[in-house]
Amino acid sequence: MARPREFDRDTALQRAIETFAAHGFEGTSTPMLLEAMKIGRQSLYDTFGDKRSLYLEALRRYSEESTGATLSAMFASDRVLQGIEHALLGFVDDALSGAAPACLGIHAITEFGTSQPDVRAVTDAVGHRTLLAFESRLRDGIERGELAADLDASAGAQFLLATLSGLKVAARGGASQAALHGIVGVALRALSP
Amino acid sequence: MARPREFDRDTALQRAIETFAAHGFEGTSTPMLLEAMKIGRQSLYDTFGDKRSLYLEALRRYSEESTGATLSAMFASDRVLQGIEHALLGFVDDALSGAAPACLGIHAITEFGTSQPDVRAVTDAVGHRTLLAFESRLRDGIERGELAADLDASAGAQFLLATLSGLKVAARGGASQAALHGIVGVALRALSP
DNA sequence: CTCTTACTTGACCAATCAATCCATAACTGG
DNA sequence: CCAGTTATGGATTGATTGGTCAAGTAAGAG
Repeated sequence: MARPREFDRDTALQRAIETFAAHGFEGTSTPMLLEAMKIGRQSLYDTFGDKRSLYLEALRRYSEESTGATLSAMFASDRVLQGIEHALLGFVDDALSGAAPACLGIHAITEFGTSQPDVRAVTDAVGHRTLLAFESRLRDGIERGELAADLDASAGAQFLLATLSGLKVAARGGASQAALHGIVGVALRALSP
Repeated sequence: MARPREFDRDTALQRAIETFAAHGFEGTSTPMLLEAMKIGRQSLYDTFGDKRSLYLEALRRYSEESTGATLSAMFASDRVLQGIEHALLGFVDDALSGAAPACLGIHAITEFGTSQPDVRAVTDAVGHRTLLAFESRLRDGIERGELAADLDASAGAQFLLATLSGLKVAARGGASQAALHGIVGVALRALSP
């Protein structure tokens, strides 16, 4: 081996995630990335390839962490409805505390839609995974009588994913904590028995 | 007077709206605009100012038309719940038919958040207007017994706006018509008595 | 202690960006 | 028909874009 790199790859990637989430792929220039990541130009290209590769890696990592956090929040609670509430509110609190002010996944969808296969592969995968987890949890809740018996679990899962997206857009647009909590409260009515 | 312009200002603006909605502000270059709008470079700058002015005018006009269509769809039906259903599905059908494949308003929020006052002024205004209309309609429905008596109209309005945003994101991400209709169906459960 | 590896720094590249200038064309009021 | 005015099209601007090249240097391996 030889000279080790002077920066931490993971923290640099984390900073890239924040920058891309805030300004999108097209709105982020390489100088912006260099300043945010606090690394030199050549280090970026050596370590992450080109700008697009870095974006895809950032999107993949963000998606993994974000869905992981959401789903583990949902499964952490014994009561199904409360778990879903925590899953939805988890992002809200992060957004308002400034920890994760914007969602890179939502930004990727609105920026590229379905036009770029490699981006879509990531957004589709995270959507699919989230839907399966939501649906499974909804089925449990229906069986246990904690949720409405006539609820369609598949449609319900899709509804929850859309609600999460709507929450993220609202938060990005400057909605207050009260407004976001109110949204969650009404959304849960759709599932309740 | 003198030489009249050879293009129609409104149709050129409409094409700019589609281009900005598809690629965002940063992702749209002036050559892309010229080709989509089918006008010359100088015509663009003479007629619309610079790129940013054109974007703001496009955003304003899109917002006006889009909220107008949504709200008139809602008020067109006598039954409150059905009106809300039509309002939510109106965009869905437009999106799937390719008439309005993407929402410029959502794109503006995800791209800029609250960082640019002139953009935010537009997104805030359309949000406010939509919320007021939703809330008023929800109150009517509650009074008439068509909606749940214990529903918070203000929170319900915010919920509907978030649901609409979620639908638009889902449609942009490639969701099927069945999935989008399913989302609307579940969402309406939250309002029903 | 030296050799080798590879990270860092800064200069540099062609291409593209948004925007402007200018000459020409086209229309209208007189 | 002419004069005044405005639109159009092409050339061009300086700045910025993403990406590369090359020289210098730090650090582990033998």
